[in-house]
Amino acid sequence: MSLNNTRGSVYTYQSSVHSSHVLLCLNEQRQRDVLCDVTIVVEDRRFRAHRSLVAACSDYFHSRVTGQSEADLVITLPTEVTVKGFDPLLEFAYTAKPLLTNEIVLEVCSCAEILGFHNLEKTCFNFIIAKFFESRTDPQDSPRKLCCKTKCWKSKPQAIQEDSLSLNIDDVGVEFLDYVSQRSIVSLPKSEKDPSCSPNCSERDGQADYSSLCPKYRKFQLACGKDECNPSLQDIQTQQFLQTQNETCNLTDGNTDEGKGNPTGNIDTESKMGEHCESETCHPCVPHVLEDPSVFCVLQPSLICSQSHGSTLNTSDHCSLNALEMYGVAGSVEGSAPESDGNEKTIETVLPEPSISNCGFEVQDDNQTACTGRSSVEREVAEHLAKGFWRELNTRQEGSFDTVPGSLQQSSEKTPECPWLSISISEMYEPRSDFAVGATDCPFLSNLESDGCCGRFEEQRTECDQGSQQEKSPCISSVNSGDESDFDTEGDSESYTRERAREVKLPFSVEKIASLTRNDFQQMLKNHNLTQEQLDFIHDVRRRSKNRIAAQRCRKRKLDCIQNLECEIDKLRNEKDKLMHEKNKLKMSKDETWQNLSSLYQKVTQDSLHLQVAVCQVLVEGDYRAGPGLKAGKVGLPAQWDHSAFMAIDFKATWSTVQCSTGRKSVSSC
DNA sequence: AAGGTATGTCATAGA
DNA sequence: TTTCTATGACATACC
Repeated sequence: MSLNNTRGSVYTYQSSVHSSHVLLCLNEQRQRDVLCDVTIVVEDRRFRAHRSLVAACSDYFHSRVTGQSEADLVITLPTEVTVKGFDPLLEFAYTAKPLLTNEIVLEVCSCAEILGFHNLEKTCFNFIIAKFFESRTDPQDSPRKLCCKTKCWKSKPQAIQEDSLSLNIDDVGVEFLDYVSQRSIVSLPKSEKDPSCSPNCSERDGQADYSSLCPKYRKFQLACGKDECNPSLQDIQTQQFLQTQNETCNLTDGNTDEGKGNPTGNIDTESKMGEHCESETCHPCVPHVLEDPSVFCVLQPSLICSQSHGSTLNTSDHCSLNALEMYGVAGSVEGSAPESDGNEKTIETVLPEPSISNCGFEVQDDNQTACTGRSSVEREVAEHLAKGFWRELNTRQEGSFDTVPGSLQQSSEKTPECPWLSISISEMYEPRSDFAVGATDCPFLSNLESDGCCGRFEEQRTECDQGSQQEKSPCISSVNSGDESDFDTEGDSESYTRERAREVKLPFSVEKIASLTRNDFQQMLKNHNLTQEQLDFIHDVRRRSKNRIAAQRCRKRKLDCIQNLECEIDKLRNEKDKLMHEKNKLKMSKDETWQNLSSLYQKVTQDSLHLQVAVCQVLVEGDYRAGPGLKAGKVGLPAQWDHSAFMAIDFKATWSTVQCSTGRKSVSSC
């Protein structure tokens, strides 16, 4: 789209829709008055247009056009509609490229309202009005869909990117594109029709086009591929997450004070996300005040951190992990960032790194990559174990672990379970050079000092024990249970595994077996002199653990697939309804055409009969010398009959017929 | 008690 | 060959 201001600055957003040949062709046709079937009269000017297009763009035209069968419909617009306001609207309808200046924007806005030019978004006008009439721009004044914006940051021209104003213009552009894609009667390629919020902008960059599928199905399709560091998958996952957040977000602007969060300290991640949202600008990961990606990248973790600081680990935190998993985001329970005081007591749930990349900022932390470069499966194992960790904590607290000197000693010395819970947020986003220092204990932490972590974790546990949310806390529930019989199947299995681990005198923790990478795992086996029984047990544990996670993934995929298929079915049903409707319309049209043809045929045959009768009269009267010189008019034929038509008649045949049927009598009696 | 659901495990195929 | 992953099938616990 283009925006002109009085100073002559022109900001251009060349939309993909605009590039559509179809629209261009239509516009050309309009200018050449080809196939135009409606005349729109505004004040003293007449505009030619295609009625189906204007009907698709405007409620007013839709109501005026519907049911009108005149070949050339003339619509006179209300006097409130001016040429000044209507002209750009019509232009926009054909080009998706309105030309607005501050002199006409109000008029265009008013005309759009009168004519029901839906989706000429309020946001657009709000922005434009604000832009033209205010000295400064407050981003909060123009509610935006940041998730859309971030996508377009990626794809828009560089020139636009560099213009701070263009960010806002872009938003407007997105709205326009949405409008066009929704309203255009022409069928555009998917990639062109969905320029904004599609969770898979990256797909338009040459990847498989799943855009016709439901989001979940896209996710499934992509999930079927390798998801390791697959940006598109991450995008999709995150987009789904954001979408869901978007749906659940109904908080009003101005309540983003993280400190207010929750007086009980029971911070729910979803609520926290909501706190980042505005009523119309719902984006959980991008604070709306931030325009600068780099600022965002630094601030985002801290924003989330700040909400979690001081909160105890509780069910909400725990659940938020599940919520993240539900969204298909490989979220993880993270230990607190090692801040300067080193006394962090919180376990925080943070958005995973994909949310960053999804926001349009290519933030690539090598160390992070190194850390998260583990397979998604491994991460999932870690998460899974993190969840199960509370149970283990309970077990240990109840003393069951105290009977395993080796294990206990190791956990106090090396804290094998703790570190991988403790990837700090700052580490996720800030390069660290000490990666792999002391990393052998944790494939996912690798860069925290175990002691500090463990110390913090003990504190967390203490807080957990003392917390007011005991009934909700996973660890407290375990504490309260205090009974091995309270274990579910998994617990039973785990306790059995631990029992076995004790029996075989396993020199390291069970969790380690499952969470280590293949290489690390094999290295560890090499480092220990293990008996066959131990080896069998270890491999069994590892196999079962991996398979457990795999089964969970598999089931999740299945569910997704079912949902996607249901979604597909709905879509196909809608399509079928539409096609049936179309078919009925075409059938009616065909019937109408057939009727017209019939009446025409009847008319023609009637005239032909008249002609034959006239000819026969001539012939019967003995003037059978019809030749080229005979004029239709001389025998009383209808005036519209010309010579060629008359000469086309087979006079001989006609004459014979007449002779036969009349016995050479006058045909006037026929 | 029966049926549905969730989860873990095993067997197997394929990468 | 070994390991990993996905998935069908089965068992078990729970509601």
